[in-house]
Amino acid sequence: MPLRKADVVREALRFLDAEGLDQLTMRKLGAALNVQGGALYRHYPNKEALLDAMADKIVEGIGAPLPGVPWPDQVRILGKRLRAALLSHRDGARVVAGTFAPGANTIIGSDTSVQVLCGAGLPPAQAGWVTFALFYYVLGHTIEEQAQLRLPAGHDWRTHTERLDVEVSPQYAAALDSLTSTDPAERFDYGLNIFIDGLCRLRTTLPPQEETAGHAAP
Amino acid sequence: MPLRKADVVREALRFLDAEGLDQLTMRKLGAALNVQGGALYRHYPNKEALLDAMADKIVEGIGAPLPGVPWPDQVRILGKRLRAALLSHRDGARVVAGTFAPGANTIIGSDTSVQVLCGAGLPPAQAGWVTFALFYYVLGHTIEEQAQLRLPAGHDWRTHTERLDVEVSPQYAAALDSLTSTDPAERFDYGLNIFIDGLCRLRTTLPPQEETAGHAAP
DNA sequence: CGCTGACGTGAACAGCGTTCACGTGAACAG
DNA sequence: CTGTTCACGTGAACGCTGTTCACGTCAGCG
Repeated sequence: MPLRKADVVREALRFLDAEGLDQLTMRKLGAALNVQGGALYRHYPNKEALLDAMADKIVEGIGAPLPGVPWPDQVRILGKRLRAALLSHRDGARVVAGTFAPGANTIIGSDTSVQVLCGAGLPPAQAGWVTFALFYYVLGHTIEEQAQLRLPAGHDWRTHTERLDVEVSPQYAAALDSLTSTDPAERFDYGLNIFIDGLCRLRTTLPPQEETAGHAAP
Repeated sequence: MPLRKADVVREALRFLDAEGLDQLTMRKLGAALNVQGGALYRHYPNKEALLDAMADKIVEGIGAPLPGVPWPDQVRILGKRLRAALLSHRDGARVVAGTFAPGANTIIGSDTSVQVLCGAGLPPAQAGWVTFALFYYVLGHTIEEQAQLRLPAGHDWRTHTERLDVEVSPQYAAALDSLTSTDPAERFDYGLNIFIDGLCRLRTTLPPQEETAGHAAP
């Protein structure tokens, strides 16, 4: 039974969960598939293509149909879906962030987001900008979240600020403490809500013809 | 005249501008300094430490004192400062994003941001979260901005969506078109304003004791 | 049966970050 | 001035990486 592309990417994601992105090597992945490293090039032209396929598998289902709730809640759902998808595999956020060429599932997901925002009254161009902004936020937050997950225990911010001789304000110290002591999901929701609130406020200040424009071209 | 740490990082940034991050190699950087590659390890324990130093040099000045304007404008200035700093060197955003240990200038910058937000009435913890959210947005936006900068000419989104057989909505197509046709600075400001608007709205809904706490510590 | 083509092998190549025994030359002590 | 020290740089190596390629091997098909 020969290897298929799907087998390779499935085992690659299993290896990712077990060993992490830094350990993911063509030779090691080959060994996990009882195959020589070079054999993988029969299925993917290079490692980047394999990582792209992994990234697209990670974000699978992100653009699934949304429940019929008000659009701010739909945006919230999209953001949470993306975060959950990235968290579902070790280093998932880093894998997706390293992808340059968007895969099918990424396209479907951002298409969904653009349509939600257009339905909310945004022009398509701005809907695209907002979609990417949301994407950056989720990606950045989750990368840091997963980085903190695999940190040596007593290695928090004080290790840095003491070595560098910078004076930090008491507020900053408190802020850094809260980064390690509070639930990441709470921090995530907080930032997401700020962004969505900004969107709501934007919509109320849109020129009226944008609000009611269904018949004319913008 | 022996090499100093500052010489190494200065030449590294020059090399970065000339050749890009992918070409930055210990051997090549050594050659640019008329030195063998291994000699650099007398000054930096490894490449990551050198990249950290480069990143901190790139974001230098980001936390400089702010003009006495309303706090939303101060936040806007901080965001624009960061973007400008990242854009000032080729692949600057990628270099900074790859840094895990924050350098002195990064700390000073985020401290400034936290203090501005605390002055606006946010609790320190939330000020920290917001600071990081802002950081993610600027970083993500600028990474993509710089990636698009060095793209082969006729290589836009249609190359991908045609190869993958995904159906995209006309709104999505329009959104993607606008990503390549509009000024990146305009897109950046748009997202930044949404975020700041969300912050303003958040502040108006803060519990009163947070609002009126001006007589205690600022 | 004979052929074809996909799949895997194992060795190689160039390049990477990193290390190390070894020179070398300036700075400093007596 | 001499002797020592030590930071700096050399050049070769190590182990690892992604990637390539000539070569087997074997299933499927005319």
